Amino acid sequence: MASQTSLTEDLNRLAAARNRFTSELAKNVHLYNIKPSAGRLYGTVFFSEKPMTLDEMSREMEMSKTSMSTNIRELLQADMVEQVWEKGVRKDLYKTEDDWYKSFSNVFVTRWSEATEKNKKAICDTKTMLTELMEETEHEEIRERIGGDLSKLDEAEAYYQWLAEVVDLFESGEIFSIVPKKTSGNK
Amino acid sequence: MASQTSLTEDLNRLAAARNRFTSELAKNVHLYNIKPSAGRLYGTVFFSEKPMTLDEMSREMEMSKTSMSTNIRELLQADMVEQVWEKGVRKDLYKTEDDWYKSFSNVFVTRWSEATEKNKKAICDTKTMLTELMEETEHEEIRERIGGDLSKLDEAEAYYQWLAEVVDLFESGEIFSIVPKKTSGNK
DNA sequence: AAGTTCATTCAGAAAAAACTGTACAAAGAG
DNA sequence: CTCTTTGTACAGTTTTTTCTGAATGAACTT
Repeated sequence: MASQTSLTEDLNRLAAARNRFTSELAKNVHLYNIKPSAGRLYGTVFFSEKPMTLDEMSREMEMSKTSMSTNIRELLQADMVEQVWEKGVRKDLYKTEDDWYKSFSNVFVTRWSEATEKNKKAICDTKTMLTELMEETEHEEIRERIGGDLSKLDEAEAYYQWLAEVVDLFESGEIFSIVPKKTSGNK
Repeated sequence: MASQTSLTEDLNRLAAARNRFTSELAKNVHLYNIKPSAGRLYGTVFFSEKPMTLDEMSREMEMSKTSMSTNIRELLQADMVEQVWEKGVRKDLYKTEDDWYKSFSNVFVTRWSEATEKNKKAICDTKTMLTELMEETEHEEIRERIGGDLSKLDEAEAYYQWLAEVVDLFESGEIFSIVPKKTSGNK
């Protein structure tokens, strides 16, 4: 008995469904400091039934292999994707980390703690520069401005101090005892 | 008695100190979905002794007034900057929100909850599309793939559900009872 | 060793984003 | 009402980012 529905038609619908998700993901990954095209690549690998080679990604995404290489490395560094080994397969194989808590929380923590550290450092440097100038200058108006700047920076510093502790909450996994992981519905 | 230090020299040092902070800020604000140049503008207004007009910003940053207008609106929408009124002044005046917890937490919450909502929506849509296809297709191989996709999406959905609750923690201010605000040193 | 098969490097092309000047409209002053 | 002053829209330019194909070299095969 022949099929009622066309296979290619159904494959198209499958692709369209997957694309709905992947496109949205691509639009939002910049918050994790990842480029849209790397986000699309993530989606592609995510839906793949088995680990993918660079050539397969290239064909699937209709983009150059060079881009696949570049983007997969970005995902690899962010720990969102991992390399897997299969006996007899020479090409590099990649799959996405199954655990979204791991992959996304991790990249979040990494990027934000970097940024927070750098900002704290910058505030510290600025304060040092200002304090030195404060001691050396003889112009009252300069001293006044420095005073104002220093107290503004204190406010900012306090915020970043707080933010650093918040990031720690995620890094240590303590956050999960406050907001528990959700177990996915049909497991 | 004449000054030992040159005024312009000291002003330069002041500017350099401020710039150390502003430049770093500009490099990192993309995590809040704000462009570097808007970040630099924020820094400029932040250090200003008094509220600034678009023309002043333009002069200070050596950029076009058009850009100031565009960027200040971005900051305004993110609630990082507010418009203030002074009697007799026709030009629009802007200052930064003093409370960094307010301005930065707020923009964080806004951008992340938007992103989370959109992703959750996308997952929901994708699941609907897949479920419909599941019911209508007659190809076993398609059904198998859909099955796999659905369980992968469950995992992702659980993560976003969790993330939404985390964002709520910030939105409600509950986070401050877990990680208390730091009071700035010399207040 | 010679010949493949890969991934990656690099320089240039293509695309996207940021920035600017002109033009215009709204609001205020005389 | 006319003449300024001020903010913004828009089109075009500049700058930055992303993408690609050819070249390279490493690793594997025979």
